[in-house]
Amino acid sequence: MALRHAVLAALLDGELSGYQLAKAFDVGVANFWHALPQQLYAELAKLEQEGLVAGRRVVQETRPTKRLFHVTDAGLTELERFAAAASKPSFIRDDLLVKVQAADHVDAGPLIRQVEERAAMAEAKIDLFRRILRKMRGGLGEEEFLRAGRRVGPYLTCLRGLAFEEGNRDWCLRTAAILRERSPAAPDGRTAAVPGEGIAAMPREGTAPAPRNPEVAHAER
Amino acid sequence: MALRHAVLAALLDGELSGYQLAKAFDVGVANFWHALPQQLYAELAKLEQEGLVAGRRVVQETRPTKRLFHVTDAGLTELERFAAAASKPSFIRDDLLVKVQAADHVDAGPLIRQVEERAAMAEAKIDLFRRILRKMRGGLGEEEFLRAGRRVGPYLTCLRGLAFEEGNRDWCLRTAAILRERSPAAPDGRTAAVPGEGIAAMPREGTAPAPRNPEVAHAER
DNA sequence: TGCGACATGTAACACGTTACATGATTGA
DNA sequence: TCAATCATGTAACGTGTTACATGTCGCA
Repeated sequence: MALRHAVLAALLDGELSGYQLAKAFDVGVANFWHALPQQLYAELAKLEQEGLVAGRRVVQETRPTKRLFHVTDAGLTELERFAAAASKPSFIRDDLLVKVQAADHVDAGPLIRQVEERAAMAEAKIDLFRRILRKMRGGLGEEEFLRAGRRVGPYLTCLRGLAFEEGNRDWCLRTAAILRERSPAAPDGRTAAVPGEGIAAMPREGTAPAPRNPEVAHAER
Repeated sequence: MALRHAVLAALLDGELSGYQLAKAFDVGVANFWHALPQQLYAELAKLEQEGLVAGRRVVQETRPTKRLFHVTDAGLTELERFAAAASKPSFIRDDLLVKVQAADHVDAGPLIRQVEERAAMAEAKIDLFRRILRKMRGGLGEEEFLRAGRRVGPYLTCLRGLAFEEGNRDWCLRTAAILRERSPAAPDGRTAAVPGEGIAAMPREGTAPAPRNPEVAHAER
């Protein structure tokens, strides 16, 4: 139940239409949450029903009529409540990491290509985030802005997004280099996978005296 | 539809029971995917029905009987297919970032506490990941292991997890410091929120000549 | 003439989370 | 004796994703 709060937080910087929100929550600039347009239109409708946001119809000359939403007092109260409640830990969930986990058992060619593609995407986001940050702090230096600027929330989340993408890029480049080096085959060609034997997955150290498995009998199926 | 592939990838390092898988996918060590036990038991059942994994019943002396699963040939083929298909981009989705985005409008006290708590959690994961990495590479140095080791997939994903948590910790510590400095109030007490006026959210630069909003009339509601 | 941006949704489905349910063994 | 670990699930619910639906305007 945090999409609603993400929407409220995004609307703190002024009125936005569903369409504008959708852009902000889209691939490009979602540094603190991501959502599809459909989710946002649905959530805005719910939030309006509950009185947490209010919309204002704006008729335009050339463009379709739109509705600009802003946070109500009740909405602010709800955000306040949410901010004070405990946060749940966040997890990585990434297709590409699943593939790299299996790297020793699958064709390296397509994997390397995907990792490099991801590095390029990260680079593009890094550029974007840097531009956004520059714009947000105006003429000021970063330290100065963070000390004295009026609104630092979005700046801080953007910094997290920037660091995340830098980490992404660095890891992707290194991973690609390693996988390439380990693939004797063509620069982007296919490779024979090295089977490799079983190392117990994710050993948790310091957790009790390793329960030696007392296997006695085993019937298949 | 990637949980199934995450399960297949996790089972590449040898047979695991549902319970063991659940631990690997749990908070502690989920460097490439996260899932709850219920999801895993359900997914294992589906995967077995489809013949992508096979289970072997193991009767134990003192512990309840368990089933150890391994990837079948069909499962490997499916993983191979998955690895070659395009990956979807991954997004951040984090409660805490939503709260920081709203930092200028909510009580700073609880927020700071949460950010610091998160930093400590990140630190704990960093320690864990470092121990796991050391164990995986055995006596070898990192570069050496990555060049010549048998199975580097899990090592690489763990490196990503490590970098992610380091980024998390650094950002949390810096953010906490900044929020503290901006809060004139007690070290962990409550603070008057500075209202701050609207800066347009997430400006996308270089995107066409900024469509000046030709608002003409506006009726409320 | 056709494509992309603007602007807003509905419906079906897949996926993830929370709550519930059971039962033996080991160590504090 | 109480909590944690081992071991496996079901059911209900909430959230996210994919596909579909509609219509205008400006630009190439």
